[in-house]
Amino acid sequence: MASNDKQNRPKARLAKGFRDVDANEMRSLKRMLRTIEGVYEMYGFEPVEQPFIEYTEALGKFLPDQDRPNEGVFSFQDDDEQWLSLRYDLTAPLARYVAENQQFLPTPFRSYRQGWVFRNEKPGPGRYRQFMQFDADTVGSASPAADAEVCMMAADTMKALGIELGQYVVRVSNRKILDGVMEINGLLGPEMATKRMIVMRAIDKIDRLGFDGVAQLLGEGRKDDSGDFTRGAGLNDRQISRILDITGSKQQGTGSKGVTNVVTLANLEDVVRGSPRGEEGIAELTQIHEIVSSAGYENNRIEIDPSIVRGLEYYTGPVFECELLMETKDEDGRPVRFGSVGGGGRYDDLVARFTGQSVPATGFSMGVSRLYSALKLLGKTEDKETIAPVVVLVMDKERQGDYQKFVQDLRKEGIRAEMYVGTSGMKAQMKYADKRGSPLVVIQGGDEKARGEVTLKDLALGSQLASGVESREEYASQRLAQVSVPEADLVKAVTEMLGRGR
RNA sequence: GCAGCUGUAGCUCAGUUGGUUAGAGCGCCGGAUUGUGGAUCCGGAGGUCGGAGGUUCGAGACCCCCCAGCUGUACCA
Repeated sequence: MASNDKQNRPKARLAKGFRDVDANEMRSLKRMLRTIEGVYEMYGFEPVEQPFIEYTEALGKFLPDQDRPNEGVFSFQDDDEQWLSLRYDLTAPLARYVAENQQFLPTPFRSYRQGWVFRNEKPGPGRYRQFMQFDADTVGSASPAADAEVCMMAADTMKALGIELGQYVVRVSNRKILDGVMEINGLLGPEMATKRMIVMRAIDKIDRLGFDGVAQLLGEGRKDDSGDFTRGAGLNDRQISRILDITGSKQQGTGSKGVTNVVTLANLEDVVRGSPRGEEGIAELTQIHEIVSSAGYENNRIEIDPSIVRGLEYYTGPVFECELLMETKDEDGRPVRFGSVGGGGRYDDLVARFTGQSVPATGFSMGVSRLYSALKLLGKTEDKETIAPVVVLVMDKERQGDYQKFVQDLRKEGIRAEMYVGTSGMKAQMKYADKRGSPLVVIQGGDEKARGEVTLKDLALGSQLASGVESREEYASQRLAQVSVPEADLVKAVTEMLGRGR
């Protein structure tokens, strides 16, 4: 069984881009998920659980001109040689679900789902190849009311997680506005698709690269600090400035700060004048604005921001992004900006891939893993709420039945408890309890048994007292922080001791 | 993919201009304490110096190639 051949032993190491989740994180992560779920349930969305794996064709991820799946998605072939893939988001599987079950589902269909998704990409700081999303979608409604609702729900989620007003904002824009500007710029045809993608990605980078960087990417290209050159869209100056104008629509003259959504919308009118598609986009944004503002969501919570485009191709109308605004320090004391923790938008053509008929849909995806690490850095995760179990030591192997009885009595009172199930001596059992973080141990050896008592030792208090001890004699002579009580009072005494420690 | 940086004990790292037998702290195991974790003291295990070649009397260190990791950047449906 065990290999003694050192050469052939596998190295115990985590696969690149993946991570283990320990008990503490697991608990607070679950708490966070319950909070989000509570908000979504309140809005009337229904839970749906779906598999991690779908047919690759259902995800739509084959490499162009090849019968092999796209790099970037984890894939393998089934017995029958069909390609299967791990899902890379929750939206594509939802589209499959709706297309497959359309006849049974109410329209509009409002659902939410949470789970792991996988991307076979280069991992980076805070970027993993497996991460969790929490997704909510309304399928079958073309109304901007559905978009507005999703935005409000995102804002409510932030609030429910303890993030204060002003520390987050949901930004909204509309792809149709960009389409309008593309139209004006003569970038509309299918042969311009690549250029349009470059333009969208460039705008998406505006918070990182600034105006100049984006302008370079729209023109010839940009060389970054590492000396790497990124080819640009090759637009002329006039086209570039028209596109950058969109992102500036939030400004109201120089030096103005809080710009209302109304002003932004008015500015946008000028940018897309002459493009019906652009004007349609503004009309939709206007409706969204009216709905959210009459529901009490002002632009400090839901803000129209034309610089939001989202990199994904499939969005057809409104797009959203939820951003955390505060800064904090990481473990090394460096400032961290959280940025986007979720996003979404309208994707009217996704279901049509399967059914041939266009089904309007809109949705929002929270990046759970990212949101979690943000909350953790902000100290909003409530670690350590669960206290470790009381450990009952096995002093006499013949009496494990008695020890189990202790443990069961404690459990009946709702106290986490366990009997030591290892095979080592008392010293090792104490170490075990210590490493475990147990609040106290229960000891009943021959001495206690003879007196009809149990000894309780408060580990935290003992540790505290021991740090003042200087000599070995002093240390050994004391039995710190322990008391003996009648066996019948075990549960009562443990309860008291636990209560004191809080 | 491109670029830069880094690979020495389980972890974090030191290792002089190339010079005997490669070190420290933490962790781990054992003892002081055969019924006591946490303080203190003593002892111990643990290393193909990322891999292969080369220069040299001599390489952990210098050169070349490869591999891995990190960071940035690109891609991210």
